[in-house]
Amino acid sequence: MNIMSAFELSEQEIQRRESLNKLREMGINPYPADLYPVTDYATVIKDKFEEGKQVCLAGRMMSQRDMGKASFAELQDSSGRIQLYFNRDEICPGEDKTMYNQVFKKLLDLGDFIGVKGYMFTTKVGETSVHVQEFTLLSKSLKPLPLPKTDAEGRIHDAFTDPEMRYRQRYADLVVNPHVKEIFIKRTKLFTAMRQFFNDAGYMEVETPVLQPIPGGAAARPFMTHHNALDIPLYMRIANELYLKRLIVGGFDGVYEFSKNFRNEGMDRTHNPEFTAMEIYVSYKDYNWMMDFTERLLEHCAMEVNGSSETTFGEHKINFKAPYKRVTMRQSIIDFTGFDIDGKSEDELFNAAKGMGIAVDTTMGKGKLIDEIFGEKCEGNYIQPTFITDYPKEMSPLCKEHRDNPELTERFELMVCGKEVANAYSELNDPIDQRERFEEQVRLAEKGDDEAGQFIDYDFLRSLEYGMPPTSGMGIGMDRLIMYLTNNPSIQEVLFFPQMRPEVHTVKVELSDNEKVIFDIIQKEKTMDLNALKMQAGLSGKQWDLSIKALTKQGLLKVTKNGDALTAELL
RNA sequence: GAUUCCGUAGCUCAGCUGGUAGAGCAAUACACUUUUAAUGUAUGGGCCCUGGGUUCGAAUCCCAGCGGGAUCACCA
Repeated sequence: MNIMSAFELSEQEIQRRESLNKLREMGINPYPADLYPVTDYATVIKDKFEEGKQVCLAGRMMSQRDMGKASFAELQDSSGRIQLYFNRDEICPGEDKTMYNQVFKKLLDLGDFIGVKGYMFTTKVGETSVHVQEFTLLSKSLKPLPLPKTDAEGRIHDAFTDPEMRYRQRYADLVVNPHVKEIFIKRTKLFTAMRQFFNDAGYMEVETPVLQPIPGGAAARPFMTHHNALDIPLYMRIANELYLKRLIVGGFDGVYEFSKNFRNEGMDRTHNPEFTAMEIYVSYKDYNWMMDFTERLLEHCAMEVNGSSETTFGEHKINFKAPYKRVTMRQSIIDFTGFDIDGKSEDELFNAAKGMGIAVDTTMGKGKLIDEIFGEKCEGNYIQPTFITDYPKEMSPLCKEHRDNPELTERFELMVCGKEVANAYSELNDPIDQRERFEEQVRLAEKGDDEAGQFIDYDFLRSLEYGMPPTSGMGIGMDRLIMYLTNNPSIQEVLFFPQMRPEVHTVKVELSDNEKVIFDIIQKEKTMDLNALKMQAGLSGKQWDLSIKALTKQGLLKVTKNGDALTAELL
């Protein structure tokens, strides 16, 4: 054991390494290569209990209760936990009791992976357990898990709750917090349910580029990278919309993609730099059809994930049962402010918004002003799933103009708990109109509207010129949806590895300047009075204290006490 | 980006108006052949986030930094 590792490892980590070495000395490989013939799972054999049934299972040992010549332990596998019963004379039928006394009781630690063979039985107290006849160490754990305990009333003690540690060490979080694992199982169920729904409808899952020469389909700051061979800049996608539409041009009836998108913007409890959107495009449909489709989809997903269309989010009970209310944006604003935006000029909208106490400025166009009013006064009121329809044209450069009103678009957003969950259009397929809308966006961007797109994707326009059938498209924020379905207010809870600032490791190897000062003085004297040394060093009280402690700890210096006199001695 | 709270043993947390650190669980040792937050006895374990300052003396007070949480701002 050298000094360095003594500094880095805790007492328990050192002990576990020593156990590891002892096991090796006994000829037990702590990391065997051979497969373990698992035939059973903890919760399955508990639920379908058969007295005396032979079982073989593997997992982590999560608790140990030593009763002398018998012991109880708990094994945790992917399905859950089951109690194990170890009896010394059955584990070790002969004279040699090493496997029980040494290996099981001393050298195994909580968190170790073991395999056990034995038979099912029920203890006196009524706990279904495995009577172990043979156990095998499958993998040694060198770091103690942050292990919570659950008492008789089901209360959890010493829960591993620190969000920073849970996110940075998600592997440990998943081992000790079963409810966290449950969130991610539901997340995968959601994806499966959606795939199934789309596939049953006859639509095709596709993959489109993550590295894009022009980051289109949304307005957001992209992550930039560089391709060396081509010597060109590339962008991580902020959306996949324009590529999926190209595929509709190519003749597919319906295409969808679960798209990891990347946006170089702020992070908070609802935003992560990379997140997952699902987008689907179906030809010969419009946004009215898409509303029917979306509400059926979400009802199906809620049922598959939670077994019910109802779910709880914070203080709200949400019901995803179709159909959902449909409200135009105009009507919504009338409902909550009494103001009718229809036919109003930019000035009238500006004054109306200002009158409502909304922070406005002169760069805002009609669309932006309407959006602000809606966002401030209406959005938050829609708790149950509600479609808000017919958005102003200016805000929706990829959306078809409304069939009855040229100032509006055929767009809807699905609001749940006052937040947007889905966004859909009757897709704009007029290539000339699309070109003009892109050019308008560039003008807005040049004027300083940082929400407008700065790039024109001419290849996309070319594809539209070949002709795109009438199409409706819809996007869902998957992270946000799973937050609702699992009652989590934070996106970090539904991502395995949310983005975090990297950990910094500062390993102090050399002596600090202050420590050197003290060390240099005492090196000449070998031993001297502690107070004299302090005087000579001329350090502040805190610096002195820290430095002398550090030197003592590193074994370079020793302080001895004789009566009142303190003496420092060089070692 | 702003405000605010937090950072102490492997984990969860105490630590008062400044006097060189405590508990429970976990660990180590011993006892115990159906326990289950097992129990009993004993023992070990701390860069008190980092750096600076005030002070005879700082985990504690002050300043700065780092990391995290919450709220707000931003967010097609």
